[in-house]
Amino acid sequence: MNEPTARRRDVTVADVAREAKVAKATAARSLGGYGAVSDDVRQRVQAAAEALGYHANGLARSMNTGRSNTIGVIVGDIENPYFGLAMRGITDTAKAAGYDVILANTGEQLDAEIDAARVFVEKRVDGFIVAPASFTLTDHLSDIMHSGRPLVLLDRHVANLDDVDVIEVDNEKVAHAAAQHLIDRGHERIAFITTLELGSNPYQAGDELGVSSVSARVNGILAAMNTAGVDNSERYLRFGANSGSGVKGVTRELMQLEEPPTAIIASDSLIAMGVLGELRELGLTVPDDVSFIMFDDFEWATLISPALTVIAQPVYEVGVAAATRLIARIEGRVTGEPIQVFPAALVHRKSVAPPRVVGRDDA
Amino acid sequence: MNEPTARRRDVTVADVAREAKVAKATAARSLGGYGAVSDDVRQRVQAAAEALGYHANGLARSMNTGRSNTIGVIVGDIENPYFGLAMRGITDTAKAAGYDVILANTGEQLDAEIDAARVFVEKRVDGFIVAPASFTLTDHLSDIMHSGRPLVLLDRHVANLDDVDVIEVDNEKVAHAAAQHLIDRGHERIAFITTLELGSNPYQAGDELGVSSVSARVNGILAAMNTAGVDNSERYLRFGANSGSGVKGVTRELMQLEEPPTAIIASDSLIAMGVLGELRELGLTVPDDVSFIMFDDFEWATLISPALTVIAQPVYEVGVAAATRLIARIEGRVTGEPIQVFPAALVHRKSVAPPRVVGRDDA
DNA sequence: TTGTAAGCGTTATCAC
DNA sequence: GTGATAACGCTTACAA
Repeated sequence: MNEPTARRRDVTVADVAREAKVAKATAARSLGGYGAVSDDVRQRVQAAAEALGYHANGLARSMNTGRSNTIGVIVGDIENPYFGLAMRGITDTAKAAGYDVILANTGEQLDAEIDAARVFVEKRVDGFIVAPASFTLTDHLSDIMHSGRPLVLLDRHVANLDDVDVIEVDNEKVAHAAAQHLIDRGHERIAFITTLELGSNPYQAGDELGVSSVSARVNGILAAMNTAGVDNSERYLRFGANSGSGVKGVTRELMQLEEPPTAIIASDSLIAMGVLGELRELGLTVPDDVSFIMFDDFEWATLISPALTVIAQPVYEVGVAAATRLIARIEGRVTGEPIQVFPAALVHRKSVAPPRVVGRDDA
Repeated sequence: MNEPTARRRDVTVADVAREAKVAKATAARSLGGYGAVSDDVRQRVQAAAEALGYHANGLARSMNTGRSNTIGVIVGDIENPYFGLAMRGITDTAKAAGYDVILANTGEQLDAEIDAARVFVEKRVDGFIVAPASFTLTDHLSDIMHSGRPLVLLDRHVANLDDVDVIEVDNEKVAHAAAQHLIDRGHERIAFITTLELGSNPYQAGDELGVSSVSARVNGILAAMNTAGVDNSERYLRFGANSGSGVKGVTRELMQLEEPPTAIIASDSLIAMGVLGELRELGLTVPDDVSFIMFDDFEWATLISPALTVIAQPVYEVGVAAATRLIARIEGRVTGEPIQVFPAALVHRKSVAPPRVVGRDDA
């Protein structure tokens, strides 16, 4: 610990230049690694910088270059392992390309998202990755695009925003497959639980807070039900179940209906834990009393008994793709289609069985 | 979408001032909300700013004020739900106090941590929260402190860094309790598995990459074993088991020993999943064939059968405390003790039982 | 209250 | 190659 204790004012290029007895511009060229500098000067400057404990001021640098080498990421809930894993995909990719990451957590609140977008613009991030909280209220997103900063949407797309990059999975298709799987086992009363709100959809009027991934899943489920000739199937859809007690309350309410669902699809792993916990609380077992499918696949899903039938998404890859795409945009390289849809897969395990009482026409 | 499409150069205070027909400084005062401005001018400036689509340049602002309203967070693995939850505590607290958060993920690699520290200093963050990857290699951390920026250590402390703030849990105590619990059930062969390396400890020579939380846990376990008269107990300690197949390999190796452990303690939930998965693979059941305890408590631990006996840490609160403490330092308010130790609790569930063959002296 | 002018620490431009 | 000097967009004296 011999370094000179740098106090008060930071050491600047001017200080280094003086110490190395060269002009400020020369020192700057050497330190910044641009322009041409003689070996002799380079060494003197290097020595002076080290002696003084020089640290470049990134703010000043960014101010002239106009680039901050930073990307802003705005997600709904970093506690959700889905976003944790996607975030690792993003940070891994960003770091490899020389970018830093600023993170904002919105709690899926639109105003927090708007706020974060403004702050990030003020911080002059080079680009944005956003998992938008609303399908329709996207003025702040179009502001971002108008500001000339690249924007990549993660996990969800929005209405009325042309040519925006989107990285998402084929929610409708896989949700349809999941519902079909349940229908094939004889289920007609299938519940779907999410903490988010329903997006633009024929089945709801005020859709201001909706999210596309949710409406896609709902559409997939309802389409399958419809084809199977089941009607009034939307009665088991539950939105806005905030994590924790909210999910448990919704689960209880559902299972106490006169005609409770015979199968439940949970929209993410956090919800799944709440649902499964409450089912156990209610003395109900999976899949004997109720079948169960969850979105996302983490190893604990295979450790539970019964092992959970899940919808596996390439989460890390989605993060990587979002960051890759964003950085390509930032650096002026446009690659591939703006909308990139990853497949998700229904992984059959043991949490789905024919319903208890009716319709035991096993396929 | 009527906003004028701001192109090329950003709108500056000068532009707004010209539009509002006032001096640059006046417009700046009004926009920045400092100094005194007449209502008349305030309105004209406001109107001009909106018309032009002005967005403050935070970089320029930070450059004069010397403050960026940003805190840098450096963690080992954001994918680990522990850090995900702690991160939420940090971001929630930071946002409430008007701070943004920059995140760096090191993969527990020291060089990545050093790099991140340098970059964050260059970005002029107001303070640091770091979960250090090494107990002893901390020059970059003392550099941070010498630069005059507050630093709070999260989850782990380090050697040779005086007066640094630390927020951690009482790992040694709770690890001792966990081991004692196993010993009371008759276990003498207790394994401990972590992805990290062992910190400064009498039981290892080269401790450069060690982490204090790990050595504290090891010390707690070995102390309990020692008191119980068990020797050579360190033979079941496993460090540096990288997540995924690494953990599984270590688990297999342990269970294939001539004298395999009769109990396993996993150092976090990610490791626990790997261990439990491999145990099942090996056809071993918990707790009949081997007892099991994991650090961290997430709801899936209660959904598994048997429900997992765990060591519950106040993770979110640790994040909140770290951010709170850091912000207090940044703002010149020094509150409480530099080292804050939170309690952790052993939560008894069903994954611990007496060992199969020997020592069935149940307490 | 408002205006003028001088910084903040870089990079960029243009001579030499 | 190297050295002056002007930006970058804001805040902060200091006057008026």
